[in-house]
Amino acid sequence: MAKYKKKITSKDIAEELGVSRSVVSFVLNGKNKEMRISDELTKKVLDLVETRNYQTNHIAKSLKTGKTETIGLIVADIANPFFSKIASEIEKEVRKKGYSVFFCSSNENKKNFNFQLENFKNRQVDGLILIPPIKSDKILTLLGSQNIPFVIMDRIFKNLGANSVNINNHKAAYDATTRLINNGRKKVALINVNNELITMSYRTNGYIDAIADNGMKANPDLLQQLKYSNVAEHVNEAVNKVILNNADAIIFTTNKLGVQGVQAIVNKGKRIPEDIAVISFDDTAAYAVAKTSITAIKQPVAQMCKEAVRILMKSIDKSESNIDTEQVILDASFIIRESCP
Amino acid sequence: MAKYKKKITSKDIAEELGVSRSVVSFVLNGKNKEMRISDELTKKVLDLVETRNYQTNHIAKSLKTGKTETIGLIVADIANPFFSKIASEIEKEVRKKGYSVFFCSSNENKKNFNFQLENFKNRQVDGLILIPPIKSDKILTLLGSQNIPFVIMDRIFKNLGANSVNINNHKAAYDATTRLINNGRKKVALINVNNELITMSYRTNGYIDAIADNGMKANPDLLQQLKYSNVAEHVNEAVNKVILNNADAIIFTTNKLGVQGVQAIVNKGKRIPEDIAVISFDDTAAYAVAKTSITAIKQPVAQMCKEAVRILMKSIDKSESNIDTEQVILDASFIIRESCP
DNA sequence: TAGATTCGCTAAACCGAGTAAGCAATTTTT
DNA sequence: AAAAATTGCTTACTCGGTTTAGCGAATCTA
Repeated sequence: MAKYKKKITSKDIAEELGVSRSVVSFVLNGKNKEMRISDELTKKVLDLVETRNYQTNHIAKSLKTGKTETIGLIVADIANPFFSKIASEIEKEVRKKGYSVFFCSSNENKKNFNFQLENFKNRQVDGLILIPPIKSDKILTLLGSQNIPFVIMDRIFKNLGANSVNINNHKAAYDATTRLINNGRKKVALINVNNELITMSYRTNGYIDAIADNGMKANPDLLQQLKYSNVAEHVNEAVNKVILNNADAIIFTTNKLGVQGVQAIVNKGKRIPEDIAVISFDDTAAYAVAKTSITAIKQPVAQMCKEAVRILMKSIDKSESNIDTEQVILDASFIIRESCP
Repeated sequence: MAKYKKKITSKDIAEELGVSRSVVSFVLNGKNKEMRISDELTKKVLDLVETRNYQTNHIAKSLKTGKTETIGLIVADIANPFFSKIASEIEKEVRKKGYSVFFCSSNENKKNFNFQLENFKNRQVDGLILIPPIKSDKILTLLGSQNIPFVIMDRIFKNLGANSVNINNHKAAYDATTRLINNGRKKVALINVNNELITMSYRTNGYIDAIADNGMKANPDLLQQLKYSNVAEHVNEAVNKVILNNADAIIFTTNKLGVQGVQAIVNKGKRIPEDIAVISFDDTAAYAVAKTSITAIKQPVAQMCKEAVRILMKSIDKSESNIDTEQVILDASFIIRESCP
């Protein structure tokens, strides 16, 4: 009568065969040779497991082994295509290793981030891939002392010595600025956000250095630092300011800024690229179909995720002795479109 | 010397206080009154838990209670902004209930989907939210008999009687078609994909019914059914075909189709909306910044996710007796832009 | 042929919690 | 003052696996 059918356990398998549970465990973990289980019995176990459709209970296994074959992923904003692409690739890579992934989105909020980190630790994840918000230095230092492997992506925290995967942000911004200058632009502006993030400050510095190296005079009015990228008004203001200062090119340091910024430029009655050339960090579908398609700096997301997962798995395997960490820096590339040919 | 600090357990707390582990367990689960633990001892336990920063081991707890406070989410394609928005909202809602979410992306592949489903079950998730690929009827029927609560989103499977949350797809397509006709369009085309999905066939039917109800003649050449949305060439072909048949309006049934389709229209030298008006299902950032901004049919994703989580939690709570299911249908709305004012 | 090995498997402890049953000490009832 | 009830806690089993130590029988060594 009961609709509910109790899940079959290794004990059930053992009893049906009249052997001990150890045998079942050994066989299922490929230790049949090592533990000298006869080929005959091994086959019997495997056959019964097959016909009864036995599935091991990962919870019980985890409790004993201390491993959950699970990793936690905290991205900055899952609704942003840049981060959802990261989530997608991480999940793909991690699954190849037989792991599963818990995810959440901090929305660049430190409190959320800390809470989510705690949550993951309580769920005994084997490792973490993190895109932490600003001012996470302290919590990350603490995390580093807690013997749980983690890799930071798309963010840099100095003096932390943690595993990390980033692009060369200075070079990307430097190259973008140079490209605009070579395009004949005299007054290149940069609109940046979250400059407290070291990665973002590297972009600022790359821009500044390129301006200087090309013998041009830096104009502080052309360098706009926003605090938040999700307030459309602030982006509009920043665009207006650099236009007032006769900018003939703008670099946006995130796709969120760029998508909003391009609309602001158009609303101002300026033509792209005739009046204002544009390059934006982080390619997104919107840039391909925009009124004027937008040249973008594309991070090698798939490769970054591969590296992050590789490093994490290495740390997990070595466990307890992960003294040596890796800092990977990859190069970004341009997706050339009309806004800066 | 050891860098590794063993995590503190309830046993440690109990021993330090010289009491039994039951006391700690009772207190931490709020059963101190029920189990008549003195207020004095209760306070002692709570204080020590605080100072030692004890965190309960969810794995052990789950093994005993049979609950993991975890749900599994399988979306069709996490890199698609429509689905990443769903992931984002689901995660937010679920977290409010103290649950965590495992996620993965089936990429509309039935094999992936089945594998991921198995994986989630082995990890003992308490419930599932699914966006299954076509031909999942059988596996879903099986799932329905397995006493694990689940809710299907954005998809319909007939004769399944499962929990589900969808928009009124027929109405959305019907209204979009009518809107184009009221706009003066005489030859409205529909480019659809994955018509084996019932939700997608409803969109087709809504389109067909609107054509008929407006006294217009259906033209089979204006109704293009694609098998895959990720092959740009197929989308281009479909657009070319309807243009050859003098279409003056096109409805795209997904944002992936739409983004590609709009580019195809432009490449053909057609102006939007002068030559061809456009409405697309599923709003995306690209539509706001497109050369001509694109009118979209926006699904109430946040509300859909709220409903899905509500239903799932209800099913989880009732458990074992989830005979009655819920099928929720919400209305979509237009985001009016230039491509069809 | 006695002693040492090897073979093939089992027993039992363990992971870290939750919980039903029970027990001694105290208090209340009659 | 004896019986009953209550208080405040402990004991011991359980969840479903993994793993170490060990045991009897068979085989090998000398």
